[in-house]
Amino acid sequence: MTTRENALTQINQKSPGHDTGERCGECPIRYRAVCAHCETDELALLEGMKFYRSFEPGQPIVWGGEQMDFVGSVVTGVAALTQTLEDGRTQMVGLLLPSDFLGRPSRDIAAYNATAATRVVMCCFRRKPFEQMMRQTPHVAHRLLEMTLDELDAAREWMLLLGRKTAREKIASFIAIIARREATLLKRNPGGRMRIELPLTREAMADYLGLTLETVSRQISALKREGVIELEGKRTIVLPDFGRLVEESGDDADGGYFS
Amino acid sequence: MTTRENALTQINQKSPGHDTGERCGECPIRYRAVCAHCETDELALLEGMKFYRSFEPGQPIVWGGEQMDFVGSVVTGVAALTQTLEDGRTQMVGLLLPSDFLGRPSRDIAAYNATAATRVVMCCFRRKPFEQMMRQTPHVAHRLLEMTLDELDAAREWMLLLGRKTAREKIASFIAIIARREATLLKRNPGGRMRIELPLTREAMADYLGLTLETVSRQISALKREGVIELEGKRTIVLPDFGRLVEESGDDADGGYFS
DNA sequence: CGTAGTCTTGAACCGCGTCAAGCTTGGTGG
DNA sequence: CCACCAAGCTTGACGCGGTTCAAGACTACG
Repeated sequence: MTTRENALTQINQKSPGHDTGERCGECPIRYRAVCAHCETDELALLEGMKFYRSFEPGQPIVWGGEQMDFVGSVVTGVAALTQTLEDGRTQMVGLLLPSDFLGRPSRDIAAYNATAATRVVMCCFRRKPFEQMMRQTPHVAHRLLEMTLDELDAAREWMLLLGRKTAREKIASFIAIIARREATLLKRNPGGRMRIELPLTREAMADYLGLTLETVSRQISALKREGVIELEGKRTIVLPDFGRLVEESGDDADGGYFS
Repeated sequence: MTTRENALTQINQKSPGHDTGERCGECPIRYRAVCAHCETDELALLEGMKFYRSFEPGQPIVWGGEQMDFVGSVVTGVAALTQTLEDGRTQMVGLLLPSDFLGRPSRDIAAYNATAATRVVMCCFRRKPFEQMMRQTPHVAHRLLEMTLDELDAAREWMLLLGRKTAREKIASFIAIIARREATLLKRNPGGRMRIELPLTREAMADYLGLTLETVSRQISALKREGVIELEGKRTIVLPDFGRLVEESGDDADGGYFS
């Protein structure tokens, strides 16, 4: 069981679906979320407007076009933002990991669908008080600006992937992104052999990458056949050589994935 | 000659490449740029740190990875942000129109290449004083947050296009986007017959859409052959029926292009 | 009149989507 | 314990949309 899942189970046991007064001080995303730079008095303010909600895999968090009376952070798990065309073609446009922010202040209508990809716990803030706080404490607004700019950078990297990479490069890039993120979370170096867990089904990966799930499956098989990756079950991947994977991704060696 | 080009020529005549103390009050993007909500005293502050620069079509504005000692707004013209893979494949990741902002506060290394697509005039602010002003006047930071969120929305719409639309839909979408923007600038209704000017070469359109320039050319020819669009020369398009174009774009009727 | 930049058009190829079948795994009930 | 089923995944055969390569047209500019 991963550390992520551990944290999640704890929280779920303590707060079965509604506000139970979690202390922000013990929050696993305390120093990465919107509240990163908040002092104790501001945390107190936040605790007054916050509540936890959890979602099962596949369950909708908000539906595009609907009223959204809260904003909030992903505490544990992974959520996906998706857009769809009339005829049902869908494209993922955001992948929310722990500490990422959902919702746009000063707009109460959700612009996209948000769905839980794994089990998700969110720390939600009631919209009105949160907006007011943003007006009064500049550094919360400033932190949100920073996070939004990071998201924009990620979106642009993603656009390069969608517009110009081959199916094989897309798959390699995706695995590399997930690997880097797990590495920064777990403070491991991406040097040696690493084991990572894919948080998405093949279909969700296809929606992320602008492919079909058949192509995703075939390319994963190909990378496995050629020894770039190894599989343990369907969802966990072992990387014997991270550098080799990056070569297959089409990026230059230290391609711009911070965060 | 379009209104855009008119404004541009005026400014170029007045300020041949460096600060000549343009008054912000007369600025064509006064109420749409970062400075939108600034009062007269704040404008005075901005005038002290600003200078104009102009760029010829094709000329680089900043190069990804380089030091960038200014940030600023596009006053007239169109600039493109692009990313490239090692082997030369390039993807446009941002299209900057008048009032759009270039550069990221609190990061002095440019993340992308920015190139002038047409002749461009930029209102630049020296980085240091601008960052300091942002810290002191919250509503500038707030305006920047709003603009960044709008950019993120646009990027996500774009991701749907790149990942899931056919070549034909991509072309139709692009023309529709340009048409909507010209309509809001010129305050015309997108109902009747409208004439629009493409600000990009076929190659730049291809980089925008994740296609080759041949495919762009072919699809434009196809749309013309079928009467969806008419051509006057290579770069100006007449739309006999805007609704028809939108049908071809794959979006639902009032697809989310605000801005 | 010639040349360079931009655009168009054609023909052949191929990567990925489509359609279809079968496999693997975990859960449920007899 | 095994039979059954559904969800997720894999694999194959085939066709199409878009790329690639190549030739030529249009326009601006010397």
